[in-house]
Amino acid sequence: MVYKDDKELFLLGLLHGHDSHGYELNTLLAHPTAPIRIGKANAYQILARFEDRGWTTVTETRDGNRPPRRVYTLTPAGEEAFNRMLRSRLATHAPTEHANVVALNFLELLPRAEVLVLLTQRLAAAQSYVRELRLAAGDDAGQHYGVDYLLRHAEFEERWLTDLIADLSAQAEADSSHEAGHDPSTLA
Amino acid sequence: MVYKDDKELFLLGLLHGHDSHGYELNTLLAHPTAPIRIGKANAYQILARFEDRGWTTVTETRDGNRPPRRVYTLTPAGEEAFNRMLRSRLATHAPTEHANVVALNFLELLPRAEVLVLLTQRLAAAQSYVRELRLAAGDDAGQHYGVDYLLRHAEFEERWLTDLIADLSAQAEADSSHEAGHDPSTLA
DNA sequence: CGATTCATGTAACGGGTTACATGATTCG
DNA sequence: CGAATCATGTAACCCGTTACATGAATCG
Repeated sequence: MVYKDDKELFLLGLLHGHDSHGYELNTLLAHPTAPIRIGKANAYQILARFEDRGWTTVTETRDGNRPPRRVYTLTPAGEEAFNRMLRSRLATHAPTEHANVVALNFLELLPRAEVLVLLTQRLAAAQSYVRELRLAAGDDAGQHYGVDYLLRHAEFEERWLTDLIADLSAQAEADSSHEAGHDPSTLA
Repeated sequence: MVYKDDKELFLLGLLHGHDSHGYELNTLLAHPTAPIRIGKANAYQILARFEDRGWTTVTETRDGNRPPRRVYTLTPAGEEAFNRMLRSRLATHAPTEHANVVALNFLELLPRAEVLVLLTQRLAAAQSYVRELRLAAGDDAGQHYGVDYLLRHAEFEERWLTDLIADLSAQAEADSSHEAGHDPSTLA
């Protein structure tokens, strides 16, 4: 579960030092290196909450005659809230949930050969994810420790999967020695 | 986000090959090696859904005169659904959300010394989590690949944090060479 | 004898997503 | 000129959690 507080912390952090409006924030949230996902509608709701709490002030600006932007600026109260949350979340380790892992607990229940096909597909997806992250992280060029974590984690996942596939393949080959095909003459 | 489907897959998997009732399933879900968390009330709701869809049949049993148990058994339709979901989730790589990482992107905004204190607290929590997992994984003794992943991941997180702290400490020491205390005579 | 365990649920609430609504502008 | 981009929102719905309700049995 990603908690409400983490979403607020993330948005406050994006606003810290760079005043911004909902639309721009949503493009940042859509960036591949975002550690958590926050939906568009949700972001607007959270920003409205900030306003209600007095954590931000709003300045309307127009660029030409494009739709007006509502630019959010952190108030001292907002900065305080940000610092408080940041300290608390820096000191805390919340065990992650691993939706990806659920299926791995049950892979013994499917034929080995099929599992290998499926995991190979998964590995391809994991690898292209790593590639995407590397590209996107190049933009930031290692300024943020969080981005480094994301990349390392993605690489870890890729390595683990590769090892798993190798392990299962080895077992499959060992098995194939005493399973010499579907020759009908050997039935009884 | 952990999707509804992952929760269903997990519960179906627990029911596969071992008929069980809500209360027992909830104890399994509370085990530290559970890859995702499913609340008690939610588990009962999902099990009710399974019944509605014809994925399970229910047998009421009483042990002495304890409260009667509603024991769920997968129907062929239930097994089919399980296999379908299992195949799909084995082949898919869904990028994980990292709520833990959000704060790490902003750690430059706090004084270095304080950050080191906070991260040291976090590291302690991460380490005790690893210990807890190792103990709990001993029960299963490496039968499930998912449990292996969980442990490796926890260790990875611990290592990464240790490295981060070392890195920041090194920087702090380098900084302290040209910041020789709060001597008031050096103000102007 | 009071607290915890066994055992199943429901109702209310909160939070987030999907889909919809609006409207000017710029790009192909 | 049609599609995508810029820009902000709302309403309905879905999902999940919290808290509550019930009641026998066992443990300390």
